[in-house]
Amino acid sequence: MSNLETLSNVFEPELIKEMAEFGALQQFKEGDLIMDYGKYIRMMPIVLKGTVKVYKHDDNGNEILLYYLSDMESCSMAYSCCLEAKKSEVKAIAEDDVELLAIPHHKLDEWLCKFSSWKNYVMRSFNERFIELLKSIESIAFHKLDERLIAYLKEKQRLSGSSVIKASHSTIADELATSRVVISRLLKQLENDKKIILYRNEIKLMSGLG
Amino acid sequence: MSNLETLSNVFEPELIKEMAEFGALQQFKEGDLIMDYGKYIRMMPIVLKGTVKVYKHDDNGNEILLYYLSDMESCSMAYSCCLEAKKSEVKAIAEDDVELLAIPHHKLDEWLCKFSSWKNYVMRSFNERFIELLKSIESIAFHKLDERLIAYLKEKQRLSGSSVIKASHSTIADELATSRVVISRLLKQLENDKKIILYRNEIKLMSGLG
DNA sequence: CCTAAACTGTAACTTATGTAACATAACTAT
DNA sequence: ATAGTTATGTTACATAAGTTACAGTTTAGG
Repeated sequence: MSNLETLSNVFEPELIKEMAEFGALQQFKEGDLIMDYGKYIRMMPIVLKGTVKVYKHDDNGNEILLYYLSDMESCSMAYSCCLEAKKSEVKAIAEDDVELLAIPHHKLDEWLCKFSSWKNYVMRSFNERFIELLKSIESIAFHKLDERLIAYLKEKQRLSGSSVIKASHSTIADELATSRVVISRLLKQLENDKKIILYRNEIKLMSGLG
Repeated sequence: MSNLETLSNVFEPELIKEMAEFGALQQFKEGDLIMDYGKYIRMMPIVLKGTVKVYKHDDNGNEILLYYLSDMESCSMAYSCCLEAKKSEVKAIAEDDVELLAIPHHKLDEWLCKFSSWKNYVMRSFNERFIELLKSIESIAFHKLDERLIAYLKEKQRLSGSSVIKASHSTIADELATSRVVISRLLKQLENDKKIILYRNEIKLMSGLG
């Protein structure tokens, strides 16, 4: 498993061996539902390949993108949830083709004291996820939609490595929890400002973007 | 230390003994700054008495209340931060008179494998804090200010046990990251709807509130 | 090829929120 | 008591964002 080799940069050999033995490799295609609201969590996922989008919703059908998970990242909420058999507060969707290593919950606990590299990884993950959530709060609470839109486009650029973003206006609107018309309006403004160029299902980011 | 006795409902006796030996009791008065942005975190606090307000800011002077910590709760961000000697992303203020037990970082780590009650507590705390942050995001992203204001008032009621909230309009505005005029306007509307009664520095919640 | 669906552009309007300005009331300290 | 400070009420206006409606364009599927 070539993707498993990435793990060796982070974890000690014995842990890798246990991971290969007890972890389950899972494949997802673009758009696949990896985790849904209210489902019980029994595994902790580590992203080996691709990007995962994590969402939060409320009871009135609103939904917003919280953050992305990519190489070697994992959702710490899954960790603390599955130790206590809690239901998921979030939804996870494959942004592109995704490969996960799913660790069963009893191993999470066992490894914590057995492998210090695991404990460090878990704690670092917790911290990263907190910081992502705080960034999300900062974005929503303090920035207007045009700034959030720019940040969103740049994050997509960073993750995909391409300055051509493939997404429809209505997809973007959904992820920023607003309406398509509003996004079209702001995108058109950005285009008028020569910061982007709009095509159907594609947005080309120019160097002048923030 | 009578407040330390609360701990015995959660932790095993040997751990309590170590807590008493290595933990530091800290007292704060209403309004005291317990933790500030950018400071290094060396201890993990457990709230023994009172209520702590936790804030997030950005570089432009904006600030917003994230959540409250009360009896036996602790800030998990402190935990994952101080294991890696990170700087604080948040600020903490004493809402009233507060007593904390501060656990030095090397003990956090040591206890994790030594006392299962500690590990469970830490994991539960992580999970609770994630859920609080998600609630905060839900509130900001999906609810209008009038609903957020009502939720804010009811949370204050819950924590203080009193239906008379002591706070000025401008304090409330600061915590909800808006302006005083807006809060005054909304409060006046709530008063007209017979949901609250306004006094100077006090707001009385009526039974008709959401 | 043709139709339905998806995507985008745009106008007109409403509403929530932010901002500035100012008046009055209540409390505090000397 | 008086002066200064803090808290509140209120008006008027600006702007961001949400909503509805509709037209034109591109794509996908039969």
